[in-house]
Amino acid sequence: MKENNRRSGCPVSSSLDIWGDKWSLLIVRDLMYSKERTYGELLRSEEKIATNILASRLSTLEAAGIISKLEHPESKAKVLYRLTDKGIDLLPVMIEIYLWGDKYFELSETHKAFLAEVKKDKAAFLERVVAKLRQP
Amino acid sequence: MKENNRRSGCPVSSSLDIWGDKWSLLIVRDLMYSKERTYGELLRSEEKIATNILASRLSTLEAAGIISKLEHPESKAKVLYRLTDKGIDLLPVMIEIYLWGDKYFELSETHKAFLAEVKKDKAAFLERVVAKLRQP
DNA sequence: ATTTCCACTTGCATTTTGCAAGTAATTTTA
DNA sequence: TAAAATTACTTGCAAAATGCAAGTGGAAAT
Repeated sequence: MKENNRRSGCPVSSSLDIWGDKWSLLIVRDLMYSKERTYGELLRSEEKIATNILASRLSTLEAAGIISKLEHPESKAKVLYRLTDKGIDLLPVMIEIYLWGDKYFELSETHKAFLAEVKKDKAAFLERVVAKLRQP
Repeated sequence: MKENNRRSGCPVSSSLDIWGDKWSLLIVRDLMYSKERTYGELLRSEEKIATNILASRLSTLEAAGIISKLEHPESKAKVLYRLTDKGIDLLPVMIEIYLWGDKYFELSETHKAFLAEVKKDKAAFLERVVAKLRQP
């Protein structure tokens, strides 16, 4: 499962080739908040992604090994999406984006509370979330 | 200079609204490597951005307060671009992207050497680069 | 004075995005 | 148990963004 068609050998450029668009990291964000989500749950998230774009991004992210599909334990009509270890490894990137956003945007109380926790002890926060995401 | 038209109140989404595309962070990367670059230098960088896209991204990044334009000390025909403090604050995001890329892509010796330095002492590396970028 | 350099802009074809409406397989409801 | 609703998508088409190549206008070099 190799990544090719890279614009250059730069890891930033190669990363952006996979998830450098307006939507992919929002899907990753949602899967960091809740560990597992159905297609419909992802579709209903705040930013209102179009259904064809969601399908397209899920497919790209799965092909890149960042997310994986699972059977829903209660219904064959539903599908669960979840971060792989490679996807979970994006958490530090996500945290730094949050911290940058914290500095330069007006945030809701919910986000402020979330970020207070991150800032209190970044490493501990990371470990806690990673542990949650990895649990079966 | 307020940011509006945000898709949602989420700082990740708002960040992506500004620099969530395949090119913006590559411009930021170039400006982290060399502190100041002319339009032509940015144009000639490895990933071969199209000239109209470069102009468009520079304009968006400037409007967002991430980069600024400076007079070239030796020529009125040239323009220098440089990161603002807001742009320099993207360095932690960039570092984490590099580290993710280090784990999941094949890197050149140059990038490996660069990342060895980052991994040896992340905080020290950050401080060193920030100091360099801030100098007049 | 003329050519070259530099930072862009413009025009147009191609690709990606976004919206709305379908579809096929389940699951729920009457 | 047949019909209706849910779920995860796909399809078709218009609108927007991207990419390429060829300008353009001012500054610098020859």
